[in-house]
Amino acid sequence: MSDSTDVPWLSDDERHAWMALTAMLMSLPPAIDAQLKRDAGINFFEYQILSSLSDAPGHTVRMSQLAHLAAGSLSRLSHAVSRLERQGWVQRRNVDTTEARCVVAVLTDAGTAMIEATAPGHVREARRLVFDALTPEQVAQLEKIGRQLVMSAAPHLSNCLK
Amino acid sequence: MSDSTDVPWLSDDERHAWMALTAMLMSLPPAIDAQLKRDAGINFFEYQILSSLSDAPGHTVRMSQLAHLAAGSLSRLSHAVSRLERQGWVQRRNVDTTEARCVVAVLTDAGTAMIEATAPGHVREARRLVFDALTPEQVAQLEKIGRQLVMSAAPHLSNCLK
DNA sequence: CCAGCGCACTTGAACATTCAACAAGAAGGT
DNA sequence: ACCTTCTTGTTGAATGTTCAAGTGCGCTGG
Repeated sequence: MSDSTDVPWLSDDERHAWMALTAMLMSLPPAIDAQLKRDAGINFFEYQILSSLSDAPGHTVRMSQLAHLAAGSLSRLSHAVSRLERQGWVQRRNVDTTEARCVVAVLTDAGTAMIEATAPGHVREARRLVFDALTPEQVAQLEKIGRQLVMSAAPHLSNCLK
Repeated sequence: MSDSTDVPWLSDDERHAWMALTAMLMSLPPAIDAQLKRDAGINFFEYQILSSLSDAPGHTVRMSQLAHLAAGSLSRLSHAVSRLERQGWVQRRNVDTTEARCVVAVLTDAGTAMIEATAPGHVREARRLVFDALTPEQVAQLEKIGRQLVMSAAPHLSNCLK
């Protein structure tokens, strides 16, 4: 009845850490989005789609794989790719092999130009928001902590971190 | 031309840390939301509103202050409070003092019951997702890192961490 | 006193995300 | 061959968030 899963209250240290964590979860994504929205008219999720495509051989990735890489649901991805397609940055194609139900997304030349123009500003913002604010030691700690939390919150994503 | 703000690329260590961080930013909020949605029909933002109200003297907080505590825009808060009002958990009131333009939100009895019923499950999930996955030392590191990142991404919020 | 400005908050429309339903190809058993 | 079931992906409606006005109070300078 009073085993460990039934004694839920947090210690002071834990409460303070929880507050810092949640504040970070609420403030960092909007900050990242703001720069991308302002400078490139896309959000972070769309950036990750374009970026994953641009890293892939042939600038081509299957939808289901792309959903993993961008860490979103297939439905969310499908809507987002539709938006990117409307801008001319991505194209959907049916693979001509045996697997007829598979769809791949391909980065267009315009999309390549777009992501290459956008990346430096995004990286600069990442540096400003995160790396300028932390010591190298903290960066290492953050990576470890991040991996472990992803493992507990979304195990299926942790392979993408490699 | 090549001063430090113009050399934007990340080192390998930084890139790995960035990937772990973003994966965490994308996976933790949905995991927290999922539990609250399933067990209480609210999202994390609404939980924080109710929880902040329940911690406040008189179960009463001004809208603008509440927006800070819940780490959202005033507009987002206003919409969210409208939803909570529709459920009977919160009431808006004009303060009867001199400041006629100020609005406060008050937690109702139903709202109090609701948040008290919901808190244990939420805390249990916080423990499962975060504290069970980290050492006490990492929890301390996370708090420090979180504070510093909030400071750089949303300075106006860092006072709420105290 | 009143004109102008800023603050606190609300509102509605545009936009993004989730959710549940659907379509259609593959795979496996009978 | 046929039925079932799983996987892959799309779609539209419901929900939530952002963005750009808009309202109304209070303050300050002329």
